Amino acid sequence: MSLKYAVLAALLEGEASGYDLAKVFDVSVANFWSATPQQLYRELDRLAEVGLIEARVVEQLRRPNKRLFTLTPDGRRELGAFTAESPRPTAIRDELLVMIQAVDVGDPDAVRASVEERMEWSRARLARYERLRLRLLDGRDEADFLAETGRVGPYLTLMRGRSFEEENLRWGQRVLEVLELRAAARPVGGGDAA
Amino acid sequence: MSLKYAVLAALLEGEASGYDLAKVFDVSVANFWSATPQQLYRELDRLAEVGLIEARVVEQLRRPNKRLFTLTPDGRRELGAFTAESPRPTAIRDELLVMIQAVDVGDPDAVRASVEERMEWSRARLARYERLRLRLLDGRDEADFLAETGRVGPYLTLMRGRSFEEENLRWGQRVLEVLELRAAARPVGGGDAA
DNA sequence: GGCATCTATTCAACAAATTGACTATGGAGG
DNA sequence: CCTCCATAGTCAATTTGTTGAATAGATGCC
Repeated sequence: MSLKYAVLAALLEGEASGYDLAKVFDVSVANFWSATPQQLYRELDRLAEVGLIEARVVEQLRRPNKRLFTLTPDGRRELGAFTAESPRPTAIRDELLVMIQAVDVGDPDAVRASVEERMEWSRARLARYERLRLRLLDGRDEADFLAETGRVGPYLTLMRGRSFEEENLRWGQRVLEVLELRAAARPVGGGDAA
Repeated sequence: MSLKYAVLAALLEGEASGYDLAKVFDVSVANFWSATPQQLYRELDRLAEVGLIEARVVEQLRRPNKRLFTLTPDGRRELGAFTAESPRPTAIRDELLVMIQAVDVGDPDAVRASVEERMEWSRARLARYERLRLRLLDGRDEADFLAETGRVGPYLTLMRGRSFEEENLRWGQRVLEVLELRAAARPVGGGDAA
């Protein structure tokens, strides 16, 4: 429904191809909106049709041609108008949490491994966020940046993404502790005593 | 795709009607999986067809009849097996974050109001979580509960939900500060100087 | 006395998302 | 030399998710 606005917002960073956006939607934008490449290509076609973005075909010699998209004034206006609407509440879907909800009838060791994997992923994400943050700050300190820059939006959403992953780490650690405690108390090899 | 498992996991709490589940999916389960009532009814029909849950019709005198669903041994087994799979990464969609990403070309005052509304919502959620937590603990302290109880899953997911909302509050506060700072620096009424 | 609201669902239509395969080319590594 | 990976997409089928309305009795509110 509003992949539309997520795409328009991503194009505020400047001209991008579908392929570029797919990468952006995998790193920074993924904090608050996830989308597959196929979704993006389709959405880009639609947005170009209604004139909210414009395509420019770049012929490449040693690569497939690409279409670079830019916001049109109409697109920018519509995105601006969107910010005045009333946002619907956050929708989260996290299979790991479903697994944990069911861990008591499931496989605690497998779940522990999944939690550890997720924590590894969060650490990697945090490292990427930090690199992006330093790139945004570009030498200034945070207070100066926030007061001066024309675009605070990306920084603020980045902060939310960062704290989300930090919470994942803290919580994951706690889950591991609890599950390990219970694994120790459990009779060895007797997980199926329903 | 795995609304299926979210429903099975919710039924671990015991027999429930579609209507009951709709309420549960609006409070505790919403932390990690959201679904509309219609989705739930459809999923319940499907799960009953393949024998993972069983329906029992309860005729009520002064109310419409209801179907109460229970996990079958098959359902419990399939849910247990699911916990051993590899979870896909978290998918978040949050329109408010999209708006903030675009706040620099949008309406900062409207966005501020939306952030405040979201914070109010988070506070309400935290209050409900706390009530649920006390009900789960049922007088015991946390350490005892975690060591003793047969079901830690719901407590662990609740903790994640709680820290998520707490982070929303902290982050929201920061966003308000930054936006107010910039509103003060902005020439009055001159938001459209693109 | 009537209208709104809550319980408890069902149906239909539509929009969006997911999956998987397919087309091409070039560079890197073994 | 051959295979894998990255670039840059497209197409089609299926599954999910969303929206809106309909049904139907009971209780509460003015």
